[in-house]
Amino acid sequence: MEPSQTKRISIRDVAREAGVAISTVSLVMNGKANVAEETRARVAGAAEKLGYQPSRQARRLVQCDTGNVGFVLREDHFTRSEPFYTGIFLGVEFEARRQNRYVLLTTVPEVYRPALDEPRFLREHNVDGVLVAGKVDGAFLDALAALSLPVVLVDYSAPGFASVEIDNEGAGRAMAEHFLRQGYRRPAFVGADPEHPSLRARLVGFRRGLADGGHPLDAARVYLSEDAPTRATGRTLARDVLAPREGPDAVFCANDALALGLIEVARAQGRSVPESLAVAGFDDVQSASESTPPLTTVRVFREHLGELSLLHLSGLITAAREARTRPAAASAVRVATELVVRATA
Amino acid sequence: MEPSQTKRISIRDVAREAGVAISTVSLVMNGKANVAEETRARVAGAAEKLGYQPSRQARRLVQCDTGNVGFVLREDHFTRSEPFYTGIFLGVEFEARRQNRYVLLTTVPEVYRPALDEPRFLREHNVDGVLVAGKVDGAFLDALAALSLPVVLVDYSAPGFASVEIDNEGAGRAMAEHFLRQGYRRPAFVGADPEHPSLRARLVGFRRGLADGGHPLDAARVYLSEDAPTRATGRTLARDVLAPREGPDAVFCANDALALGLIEVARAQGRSVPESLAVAGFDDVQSASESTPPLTTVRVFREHLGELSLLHLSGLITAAREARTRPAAASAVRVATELVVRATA
DNA sequence: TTGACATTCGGAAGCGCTTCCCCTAAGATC
DNA sequence: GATCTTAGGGGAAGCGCTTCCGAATGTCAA
Repeated sequence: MEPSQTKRISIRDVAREAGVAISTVSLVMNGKANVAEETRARVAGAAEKLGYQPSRQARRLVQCDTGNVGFVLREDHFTRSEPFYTGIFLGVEFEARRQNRYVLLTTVPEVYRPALDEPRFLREHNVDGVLVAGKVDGAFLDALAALSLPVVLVDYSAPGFASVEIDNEGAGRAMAEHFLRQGYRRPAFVGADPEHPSLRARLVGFRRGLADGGHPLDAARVYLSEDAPTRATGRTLARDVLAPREGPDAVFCANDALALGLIEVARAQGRSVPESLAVAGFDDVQSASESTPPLTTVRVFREHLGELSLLHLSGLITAAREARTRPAAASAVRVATELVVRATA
Repeated sequence: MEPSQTKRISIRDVAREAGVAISTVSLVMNGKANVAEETRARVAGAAEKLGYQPSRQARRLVQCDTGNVGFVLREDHFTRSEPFYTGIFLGVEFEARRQNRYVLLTTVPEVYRPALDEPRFLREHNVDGVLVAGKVDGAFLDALAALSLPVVLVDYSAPGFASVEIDNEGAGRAMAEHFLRQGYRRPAFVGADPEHPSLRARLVGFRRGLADGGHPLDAARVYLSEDAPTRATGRTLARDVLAPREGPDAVFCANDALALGLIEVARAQGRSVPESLAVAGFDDVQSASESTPPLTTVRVFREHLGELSLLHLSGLITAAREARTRPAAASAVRVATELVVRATA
């Protein structure tokens, strides 16, 4: 059996091969100063030749950090039909590769039971920071806050937490302007889960945009459900939207699922889209472009959102290490969106 | 600043608190023998009191393993609309909690470039074993095979690899029996990606079931596409299926996406489902139950599949450690499915 | 009472790495 | 030519843990 198979090769082997001390190998591997070019080359050559890979475990042990970040999202968000958070995760993962970090993905239930549901990596102190994607139970955020660990909320926000969010308000405003340009004069808003700050911000921006355009949003044309913003909820709300004789001529839905549900019912009732009723969504999920007719919506750069989040978190982690204290200001990064005009509005 | 905040508490602190040596604390924490009950209780009490959590890093360093498993899937499988692999991942994650392992999720591109796309955890030797979900590039499997690392393929199979699969053939057979019971006499099969062993096995089982039932599958009624089994492919194949005057009266599609695409076109052409054409899918994705009419399909217990996979992988890991050699036999575990009869067949 | 043998626990090595400290030798300065 | 400076590199401590080995204590038969 070859020795190369038998045992993982360590820094000592490289040192022996290059004829230097292990400390020198360490300096070279980490690109530190105070190594002569000639020595550096020799060590690098030896490492290359032996196929040396520094042990992450050992390195982290002595550095007293983990090199991991946690990525938490609600279980029902993870397994739901549209891969919204999956896209965000992928962006995080890509950025993590650049930073040579590992991402520990885990889910928390919709209602969080403090001790029971605590992610393992928190209990075991196995992350340098945590990314939380989407809305989660407030109890979980409380638990997180008690940990004095860098945390960044992605596509969500809460007092005292740093966050990276979509520019929901700007997008709402852009949609308002689009509606007015298209000549719609009885615009409406369909929303759900009024607790969700993102969805609320879309309404706020939409309302402001309409007002600025000289056609304020009629309060009677704001349809809100207490339920989650799903296709089913869209179907339910459709009844209210379609009922009045002088109903809206264009509806901005807080997300694509709502829009798709609404369109389904509208068409079943013989309303043509967009001629009789224009509908727009938000998120640009896959089925938005595949539906017939394809949905006008707002594109969110999910992977970019993920990348930015990790970048932001890394900043906090470094800051925390340097300052030995948690950064006070809960900064909020806002990511631009893009209006995607297809056939429904 | 309290000392509890300043520094993570280590095995030494517990030893001091309990008035024993650190080796004793270690024995207690790992539930090893040769510790007097009285001492054990004292140590456990001290650990509890101080909130001691053994450092995973340090433990793994000395044990020369990682406690991690890799979970690899193709990027396009991860971000696609239906959370099939997401469900599997969740099952893996649940089982991992039980085993106190971490799961490192990463994606590989559809076409794998050996050095460039190698997952970091492989390059860095940071996993004890690898789970591969779904079909991946053969080049990636080759790279994996060269690593002499325990590997389990989930919902896929390849020569020389252990695998955990759906009982595709059994499910195909069950669907055949269902079709015959329903009185369909001109059954057809719609498939895609003929390279995929799972999809092929569904056809094999379906064909055998029909033959055993006395109504062999007409070769002209097997519609296969070279493309991926997506909704779009289903729409494309629909033309061939619907074209002949004496066409099939019931179609078993290799997955739900194909079935949904087929139904879409069939209904657009005025065919009623299932009266004029019965259609069944496979997977039981979310939109299968939400479609109108709801789709008859085969339910796959995704989370269970994930749990079993990790269980199987753990077995291989232990075996490899004990035997100092890779287990020769590439075992295959088969997981049962459930026929879900809804409205379309 | 004593030797043999468990049982229980402490000491210490060592996992692979980073980093601090110190030594050496060569160049710079007077 | 003597002293100072500095770059380069070696040695060793130590991160938190497991595990081997041996010491101490207790138990029991002879």
